[in-house]
Amino acid sequence: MLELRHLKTLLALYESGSLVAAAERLHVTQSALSHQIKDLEDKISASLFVRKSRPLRLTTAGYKLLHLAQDVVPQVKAVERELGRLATGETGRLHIAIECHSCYQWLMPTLNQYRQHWPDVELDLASGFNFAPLPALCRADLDLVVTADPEPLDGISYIPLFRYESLLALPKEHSLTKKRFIEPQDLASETLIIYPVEQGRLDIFKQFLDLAGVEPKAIRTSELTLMMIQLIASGRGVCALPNWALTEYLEKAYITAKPLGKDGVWSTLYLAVRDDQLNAPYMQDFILTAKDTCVETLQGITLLK
Amino acid sequence: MLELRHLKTLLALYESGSLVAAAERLHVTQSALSHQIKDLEDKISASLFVRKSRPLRLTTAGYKLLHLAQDVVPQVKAVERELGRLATGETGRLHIAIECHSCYQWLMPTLNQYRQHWPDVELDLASGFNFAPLPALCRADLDLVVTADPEPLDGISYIPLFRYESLLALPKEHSLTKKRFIEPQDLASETLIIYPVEQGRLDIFKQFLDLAGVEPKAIRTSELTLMMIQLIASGRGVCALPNWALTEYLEKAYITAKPLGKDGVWSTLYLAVRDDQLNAPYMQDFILTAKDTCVETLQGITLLK
DNA sequence: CAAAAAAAATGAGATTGTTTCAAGTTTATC
DNA sequence: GATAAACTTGAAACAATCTCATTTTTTTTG
Repeated sequence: MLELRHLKTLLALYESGSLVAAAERLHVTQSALSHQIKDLEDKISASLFVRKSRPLRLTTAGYKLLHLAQDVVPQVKAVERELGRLATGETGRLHIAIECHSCYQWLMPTLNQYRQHWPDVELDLASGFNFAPLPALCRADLDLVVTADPEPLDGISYIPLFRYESLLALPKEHSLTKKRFIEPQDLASETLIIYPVEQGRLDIFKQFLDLAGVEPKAIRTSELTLMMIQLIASGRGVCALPNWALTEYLEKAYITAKPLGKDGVWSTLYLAVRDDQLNAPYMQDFILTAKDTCVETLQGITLLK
Repeated sequence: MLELRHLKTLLALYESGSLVAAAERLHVTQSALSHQIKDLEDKISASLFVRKSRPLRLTTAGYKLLHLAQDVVPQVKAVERELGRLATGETGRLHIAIECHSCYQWLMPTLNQYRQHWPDVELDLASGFNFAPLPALCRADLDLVVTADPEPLDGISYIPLFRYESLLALPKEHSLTKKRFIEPQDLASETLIIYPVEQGRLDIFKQFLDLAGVEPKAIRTSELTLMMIQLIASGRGVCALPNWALTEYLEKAYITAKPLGKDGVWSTLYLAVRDDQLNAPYMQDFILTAKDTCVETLQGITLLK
């Protein structure tokens, strides 16, 4: 019944002091306004302003509406502007999930830098083990997924960030440290520590053990990389981790690490993005920032050969 | 562009979780809503909710609009309800002006009692000497005028409150106190104290002196009744005042008073009301309250004969 | 105070926007 | 993979809002 149009009219009427002026302001004819006001007055069965008076005076009803308009119209305009910026990609939402659980090294600097450039983009970072981020990305529950397993999905693009090698982390004095590289059957007598996800999603199974049909002696899980390192250092298992996630601990000589197989197990880390957001400026800039940060963060690390 | 309709739709959509349910809530077909949303989405060039999901999920743009709606729609509804009450006369504005400057005796009790019954009516009481309240009433600057001079005006009705007699207040030992009543020429040698208004609006001129073509020796003005009484008591003039305004001072024997002419000068005090407000419940009740209070307040007073 | 100018109201027709109906498509469910 | 429910789409009916042309009212000015 009551519409924003009416409130805008009240504002224009009050601020300009006459129908003619208000009509000009609103880019309609004076007749249109006259009709509009008459209709509104009929609907609320009260007049809105005293006609025989210049500048025009509002009635009680008119003032009530004016006050409402003064409250509401600016709010609405603000949201309209925000929607405009949303549509042109000047701002947006960036709900991120990481499938790779040692990404904080380069993701945190990325987010910090990005936040400065895009203070209005709604940033959120989720990392859980028990949900599939890619379907959530399709459903628009998420906007960006960091993953090493790109599944071909409709409307999803994958942007490669960098290649990395999965290394087997071992206690310093372990017998396998004598070998130049690890062979699948070496693990048949070891306890393998993994993140609590299905084995099919782990490089060490997909690209190494499964190919040789070997299973480790035992499997235990841990959610935290630091915890894994401690378990390894105390001889309670071994673990495959990305080279860059190990650098810190290798340099401090807490543990050692060896390639998996003669050529090593290599993967690529991707950013998965929905196509409808791919070209938005705020998304493109995130991708660039992430790539830059990866290069910076990773260039100094020890890459075992 | 954006309209309240759209905001209401967003609310219904969010609260009901589906187009069908929202359509039912809004009493339109689901098709109408579909069109409406599509139009809106085209206009803001962004989608509002993710379709492939039940219950439906809003996008960032959708949420922005939802939050706006949650803010704005209740405000608008509140004002609509208020306008409804205004229209039916359940509430309103009562800006009152008094032309008669000794009315507080009965007006204050009236206002106090009225306020309890109509807490939402916007009460205001103005009393100035230098403006004409009746034109202001016509212009809707005022809603009610207490006056003893009803001018026939279009759209104004006068409700008689009570009749009163104008008495000439005199010092206790004045020579005129020996007379049963005052004659016009008695005043030719007296200083007359009046409220600072044009003489044409005062009973003592209109109904007494002017008829006889007599002018007082001198005229001085005072804005306060109490001040007038003091001037009179100290022998510095005489003054015509309504009987009920004098009661208190006569009883305390500060002054005396005599009728003007053999039959006295009588007037009627009226409430002037614009016709468009006359039948509003809040106005009718004010009129009744005022009449009652007048009867109560005035019944105990000494009416000189 | 009357004439002129400005402002506002009015009515009819044109235009635009909104709704419904009917039929299609997609998505969810068993 | 069939069925039902939810949603989309296009065309036509319907309703609203606007403009144009004109009249009425109010204000200004000579």
